[in-house]
Amino acid sequence: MRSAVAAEVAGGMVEFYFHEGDGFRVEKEAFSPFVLLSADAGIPGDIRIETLSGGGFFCRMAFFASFEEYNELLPQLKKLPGVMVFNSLLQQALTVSNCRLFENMEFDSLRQMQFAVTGDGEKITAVKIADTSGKTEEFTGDEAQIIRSFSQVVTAFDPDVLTGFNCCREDLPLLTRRAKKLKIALECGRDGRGFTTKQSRYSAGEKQYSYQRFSLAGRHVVDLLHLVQLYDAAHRDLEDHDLISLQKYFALPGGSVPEILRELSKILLPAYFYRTRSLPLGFQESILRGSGSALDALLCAEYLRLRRAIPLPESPRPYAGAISSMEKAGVFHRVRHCDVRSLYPSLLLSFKENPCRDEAGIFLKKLDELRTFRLRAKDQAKTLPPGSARQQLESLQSSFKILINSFYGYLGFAQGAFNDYTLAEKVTAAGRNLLNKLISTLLENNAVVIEADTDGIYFQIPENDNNALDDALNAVLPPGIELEFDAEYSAMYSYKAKNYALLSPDGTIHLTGAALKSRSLEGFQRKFIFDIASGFLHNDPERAVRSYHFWKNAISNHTVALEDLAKSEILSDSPENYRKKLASGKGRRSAPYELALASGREFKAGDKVRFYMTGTKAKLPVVGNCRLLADNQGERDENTAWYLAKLDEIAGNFAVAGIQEQ
DNA sequence: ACCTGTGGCTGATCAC
DNA sequence: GTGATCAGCCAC
Repeated sequence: MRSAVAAEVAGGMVEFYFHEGDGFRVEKEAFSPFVLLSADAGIPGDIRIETLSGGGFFCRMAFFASFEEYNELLPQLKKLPGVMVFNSLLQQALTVSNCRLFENMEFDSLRQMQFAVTGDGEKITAVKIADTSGKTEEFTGDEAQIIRSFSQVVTAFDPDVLTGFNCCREDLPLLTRRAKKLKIALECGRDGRGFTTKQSRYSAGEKQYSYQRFSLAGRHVVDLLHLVQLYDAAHRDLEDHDLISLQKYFALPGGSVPEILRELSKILLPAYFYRTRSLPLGFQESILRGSGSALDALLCAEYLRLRRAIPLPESPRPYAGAISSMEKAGVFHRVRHCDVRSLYPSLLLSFKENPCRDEAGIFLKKLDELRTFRLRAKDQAKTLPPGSARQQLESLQSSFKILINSFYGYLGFAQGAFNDYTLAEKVTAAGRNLLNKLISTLLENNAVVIEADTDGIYFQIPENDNNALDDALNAVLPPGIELEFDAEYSAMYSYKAKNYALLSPDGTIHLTGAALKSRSLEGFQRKFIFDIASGFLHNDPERAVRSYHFWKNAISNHTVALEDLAKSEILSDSPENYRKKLASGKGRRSAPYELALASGREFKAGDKVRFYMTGTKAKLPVVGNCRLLADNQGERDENTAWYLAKLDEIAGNFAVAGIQEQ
């Protein structure tokens, strides 16, 4: 069965790349770029119009006879009302061809090569590679020879994917710059050409990153740093984004940088690989597009396959979300947790209601399809022995889980052609209703409800618990919706809504919530808070008091590491933009940006700034009284009074016994 | 050129 | 001082 590993739009054609032996072959198909038009939109150019059925706003498809004309007219087309453009030509080509990358392929048949380029600030001094055949190599010595060797080794192994770490910012700019300078052709694309670049942006969580997108014909260039940022936005568990922290966090075996990247790829890449099989997008696009726009691409492709008109999104409006409530604060023992299994997707399916402008009923059909497919993969994985086949099915099912969960979010997505705020609101209302019923049922059965959020509840059960509670809860659940009791904890410290600490029977402590574990907190503060929580959970209040005195001494005597006093913040904007905003009267002053601007070093959006407070008074504005950690040369100019005051404040917030009196 | 949603806590700035 | 407001980070 044919399974394209890459596709490129070039010279009036779309080229599909397939594995053939150890190399590849290309199949070309004719392709005309298109835009969508409303009934009364008129556009210039040599176009062929196809009419789309149904009541959607964009009811005509206009195909261009030539790429040149399409590219030339594009800027003005985008400005015209009644014109919709899929910016990515590859998305257009896959949409009309109905072919998807990696279709029928498994992750372990993907040919990958990891690389790392080392420089001395000016020249390249080494390039290391590793690939999925197990080979590793290192090129050193003459710079020109290093570059040629890299190009040759890529062409020889012929990878589908080239993977680096922070390579869009460091390795590839250096490599292409030096190759150009030395006039060496880096012809390692499958078309015999070199890298092309484009300035681009993407977002992970609430942060937006700008990056230079590198492409190579017939291959995919993947920067694992992007995947790490995406992983972190979802898990919020990483200490840092450097390779050393990642090696520790993911328990990766040691080795050269490319070897470490090879292991990291095995963990982070499969989810996106399997997602790409369902989407009309390239691999890189599928990785860097958010779930809303990915789902939009999928739904629009289904509509265009049926030659149906595509609706306009409705304008966004605020709507109520989920329940989040802390019922009880303090320490509780023998705490259980239950949650409703995939609450929002289950509710959507139980409504049997498509978004209002989805005349063809694609939304629920796709949701149901993906869910059935996922559950089958999940069940099948259970029957397999541990190993790569099982792992691949696990990756597939977990990547589908993410896609399935984004269906609800899509309803509230401002740019989604099939968004539907009324339906989104209906989902959250039903979710609130169900959770409230579960809470009252628990209370009626003498349970102590501690905290509830969206689809899950932490509670204590009465000593003489029997099956009556289970039965009562099950009676509340609508058909098709299941409740899962997934864990029991020795103790729980409930602080505020969405903020609590859990002690597992095996002794591990898990903190949840921004107030307890935010990485923007100073190190000493996080450690102190952990000790406080740990003291509560172990019924050992002295632990918090000891920690308090430890930090009080360390701060007073200047023996505390400055790293533990520093705050860190990731710049969401470039310092330059910040300055412009301030100058135009918008925005407010912010210490990390001021420090970044004053440092003379180059900071970009997405960079982390670490800084600590200076001065002598406990109450000071932060701006003007702080310093970059990187600027410290070992001198002790931290603001001791400030940090001591902060320590007392935390002790007060968490009501650490016996501190306030002192 | 890009963007899935709402809810919640904290610490900072700034106008009053 | 105090409240409004925002940015950042996090839960689900």
